[in-house]
Amino acid sequence: MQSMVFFYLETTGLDIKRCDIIQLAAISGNRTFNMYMMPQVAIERGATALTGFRVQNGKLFQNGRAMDTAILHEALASFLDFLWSLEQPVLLAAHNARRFDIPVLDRALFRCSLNEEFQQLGSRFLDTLPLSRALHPGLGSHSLPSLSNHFLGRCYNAHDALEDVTALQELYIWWDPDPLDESIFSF
DNA sequence: TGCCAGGCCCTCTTTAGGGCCTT
Repeated sequence: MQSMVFFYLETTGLDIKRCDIIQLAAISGNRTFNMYMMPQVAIERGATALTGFRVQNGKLFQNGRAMDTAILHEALASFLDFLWSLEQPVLLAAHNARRFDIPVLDRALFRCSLNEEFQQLGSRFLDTLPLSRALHPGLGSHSLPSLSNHFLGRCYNAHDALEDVTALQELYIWWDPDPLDESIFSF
């Protein structure tokens, strides 16, 4: 029996070759993971506007509240510990995972020389964005807030990684996709 | 000063362009 893990990143921007991870959150059943990291590159203005993250005097703030941060290596090592603590194998799911979350996470793992340890997990990935488009082709928008609003009937605090993964897990449970559909969008 | 990515998908397409999705 595999563990389904929904994960999300808040980053300094959209350029996957340059951005740093600020927040990494994951949820599997009722087990959650959530850590904040001090970015090494400037947070783009647009990212601050959306996420509320700002660095001031060497400290990370979210919407004016000082956050406890770890260095990137510590946070990623803790994330790997979290994944190892789950029933194996692990299926890691994120919204637009293939184009955004996975390349950003890959690059961060490589920078911290943790990529080989991550590969030992043998995790597979699932991108819920193309899955959503395949399951619900008539929908105008497949952004996570739109999907949450449409299927769960509520808005939530988008652009906080823990809120995002919680919504994504609820959405996935609601969808209850056919295992075949799930496998088509896994890699 | 002002702006800053990128790859997939769709269509009024394929000798292209624009919208979507992520921060």
